[in-house]
This record gives sequence, structure tokens and C-alpha cells, in this order.
Amino acid sequence: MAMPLASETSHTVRKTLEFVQHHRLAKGDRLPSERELSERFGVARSSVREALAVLDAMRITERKPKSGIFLRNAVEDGGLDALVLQADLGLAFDPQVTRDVTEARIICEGRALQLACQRRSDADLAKLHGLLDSYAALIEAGGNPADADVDFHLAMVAASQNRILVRTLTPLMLMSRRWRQRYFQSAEICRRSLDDHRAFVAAIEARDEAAVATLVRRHVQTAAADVRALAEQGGAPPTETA
Amino acid sequence: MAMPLASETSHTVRKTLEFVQHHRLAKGDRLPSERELSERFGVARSSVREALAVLDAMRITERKPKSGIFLRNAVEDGGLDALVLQADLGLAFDPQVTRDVTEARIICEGRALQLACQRRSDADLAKLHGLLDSYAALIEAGGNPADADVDFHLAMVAASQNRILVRTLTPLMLMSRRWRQRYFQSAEICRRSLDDHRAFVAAIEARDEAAVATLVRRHVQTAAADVRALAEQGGAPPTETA
DNA sequence: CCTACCAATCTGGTCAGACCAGATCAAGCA
DNA sequence: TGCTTGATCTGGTCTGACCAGATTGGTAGG
Repeated sequence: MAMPLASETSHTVRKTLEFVQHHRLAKGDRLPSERELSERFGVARSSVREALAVLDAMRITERKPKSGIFLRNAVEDGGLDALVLQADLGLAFDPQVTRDVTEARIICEGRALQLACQRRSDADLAKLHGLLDSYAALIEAGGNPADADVDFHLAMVAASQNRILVRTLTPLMLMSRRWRQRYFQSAEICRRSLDDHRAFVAAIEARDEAAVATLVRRHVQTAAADVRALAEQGGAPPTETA
Repeated sequence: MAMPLASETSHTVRKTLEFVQHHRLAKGDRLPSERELSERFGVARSSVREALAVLDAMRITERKPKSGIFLRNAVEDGGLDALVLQADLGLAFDPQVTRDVTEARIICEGRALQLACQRRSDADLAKLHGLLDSYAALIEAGGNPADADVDFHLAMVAASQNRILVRTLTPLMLMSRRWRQRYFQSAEICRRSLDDHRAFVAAIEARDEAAVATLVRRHVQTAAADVRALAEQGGAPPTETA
């Protein structure tokens, strides 16, 4: 799951965002016309329009009829989906954003898991145990658990019985998915992650809200720190221009 | 602000969502083909494709090449933007959703405003005072403060210096915007809202985290209760089929 | 009667070109 | 200089076409 983009439309969305970033366009700036973009990107105008419809829906661009296409927000000020898109596309990120994401995750997930302690059903617990097992198996097999990690965290949040919290946390999880894909290449880190997950399930099973709150803070902050360390030693962010 | 939809594309998005709702389509169900939808809606296939691109980006639909269009999620399980869309379109809502939104808002906004107490700058404070004044003036003039209310709350959250929290709360606020538009027709409620806003600013100014937390809980819960009461006395939800 | 295979059909993906009407802007007139 | 006006540009929408893979129904073979 979690790969929203498909073929030419996504290709054009990517190209457009890269164009914006490359040309340092700011809020209110005007983009080239649809016709020029289609020529520049080597796709039909209809494809450009589909991409722009998506960017419009994300409040990144604004198409003023008979006038032009304008940047409504810097990409980083658009909706959360825009940030997920940016992450999926491997575009550069403002470091402040990653710090803010970490903080927001701790707030939302922390409280969500406390609610999960209160409200979890036996079915929720069974599902978590199942996910835990497949998570362990995946790591054992040497796979990259980035996606499974997202699923696991969202399943825990779902035990709060609040679907809106799940939707709220989804983009926050997906945004960090790419970063963690590198991060999880370390077997040591995978093992530690698995241990944390076990602790999470145990705490939710015991309805131990205090333990869960502490776990969330430690788990998310540690992960963020590790990713940051990786980024620094790995040099510049992955702006991989296609 | 906060009116994302424009012309034919939005029209088709709306029609499509209405189709899904009317036909009680569930996750995994298949929609009619693009060609059939275009005929049914009386628009060109290209317009249908733009609308589908948007719905795809919102993870509501999934277009499987050469196969068909499938419902990835019930509308209510899509991204938060999808819910905002649904609210803007005036489509019916599951009551559980409104309860979940309230809870999520209390969690996120409560913590965000505590952070705002710690981190607010003088500029933040000045901006809040400014918004407060125009809010008061708007109510005095008999205008509907629904949009101004959204702006005010987001400005408070922005004082937390965490842009991701702002982005997270934005859809939660926008979603309830419609409900509150009716709610704010009562002068009494407007006055109470203004008093609350004053209290918010005072608490943030005094960096009183405890007061802010209490205020958020009371403010949001009261508003939700009032809206619920309105909905019950007002009869069925506004499913206004165009 | 059931299975296996194949061709007509359907589907999304993409492209090309056309028309409209309002916005824009520069040239030309007053 | 200032204002009008018309050529040009822009997004919005439609029509129609081709491609290649997915689907499916019917037929031939077991």
C-alpha cells in the first residue's frame, strides 16, 4: 500500500513540483502555462491538466481561469498530503518540518494509544499480535519493515476506536516512511524496533497508559534522532533528480 | 478562503461522490467506466479523468489500468481532505465521524495551545489581538463568523511554532466549518464564542497552560453539543441532492 | 459435460487538435 | 500622456482517435 502515484499523471506532478523547487517559486508566483508545461515535460496538455487538478486539490496551485496557474502555497505550506507527496517523490525537506512531524506524531499518537489502552477490543489485540508476528517474521527474513511499521502503528491507533485519529496520523506516518526506509537497513535498528513494538502491545494489553505514553515519546524521538544522524552522515538529502 | 472547488472538475467530483453514496458502493466495489460516467454526468471524458485524478490523490478511488475504477475506501475512510470535500459538498455524515473529529480536535488543539503558551512570540500575540478585534467587529456587524473562527483557531495553533500541527488541524477545522455556519446564526452563541476567544488570548498571553487546556475542552465540546442539538431539531442532515 | 483456448470487446492511459470566452497587454489613436 | 481597441494568450471543455493489457464469452477439443 501507500504508493498513491501512478504513471504519467504522477510523473507530471513530480516534474511540476521539481520545476517549482528548481526555480525557487514562491507563494503567488506564476507557473508557465499549461501548454508550455506540456511541451516542456513532453506530455499532452491533458496529462498536465490531470496533474494540476491534483495539485489544485492539495492547495499547492491555484488555476485562475483565463489568467494563469499560481502557486497558492510553498509546497511545505500545502496540505499534509502535499508533504507526503513530496516525501514519496524524494524531494528535499526543510529540517524544521521533520522536527515538527516528530512533535506532532508524539502528541497525536501518544494520546491515541492512551485511548487505545482504554478502549481496545480483544479483536484489536488479536490483530496487533498478528501484525507483530508478521513483523518479526519480516525482519527475520531480512525484509525492509518500513511499510509494515506504518501498518503496525496505524493498527495501534485504530484500537483507539477513533477513525479520525487514524486519518490524522496516516500522513504523518507516510511522510517519514521514506526516511525510515534507509533507516531500517540496519539490522540492529530493526531489532530495536521489534522490541519496542512488543513493548507497545504488552502495554496496550495491560492497559498501561503511562507506559504507552513513555514508549511513544522514546520510540519516535529515537527514530527521529537516528534518521537525523543518518542524514548528516549520508550527506545532502535525497533530491534524486530524475 | 477554504473553497477548494472550481467549475466542471469539482462538479464531476461531486457527482461522482454522490453516485458512490447513492449506490451505496463499498470498499472494493467497481465504479462505471470513465466513458459511462462521462455520458451519465454529461461531461467529456477528460473532465471525468480530472475528477478521478483528484479522487485518486485523495485515496478514495483507485484506477486499475485496463481494468476499471474501484473504490479504495468508503468516502469516510479516505484522507481527511476527502472528508473536508464531503463536508463542503454538503453530503451526509456518519455521526461517529463528528464525535471523532471533536475528540481529535481536543487532543491536537489542546496540546498545540499549550505549546503556544510556551513559545508564542510577541508578534503572535499581536496577530491574535488583531484577529480578536476583527472577530468582535464582525459579530457586531451581524456577519457569520464561521470562517473567521477557523482563522482564529489556526492562528492560535500557529503560535505553537509547529507548522505541521497547523496543517493537521486545518482539515479538522474546515470539516466542521459547514456545521458551524448554521450554528453561528444564533447571536447568543456568537457572543459566547467571542468570550471564549478572549479567554483564549488572555491565557496564551499569560502563558497559562492549564487554563488553555480546560478552555479547549470546554469550547470544542460545547460547540459539538450545540451542533448536535441543532442537527436533531433540524431533522435529517443536509443531503441536498443537486 | 467440462475444460482449455482464443478472439472480440472493454478499459484505462495518452495524445492531438479544436473552439470558447474572458484576461492581458501592447500598439495606435485622440 | 492617456485611453481605447484588437491581437494574443490562458484556462476550460469537448471530440475523437490509438494503444495495449484485462476481461469475457463462445467455441473447439477432450
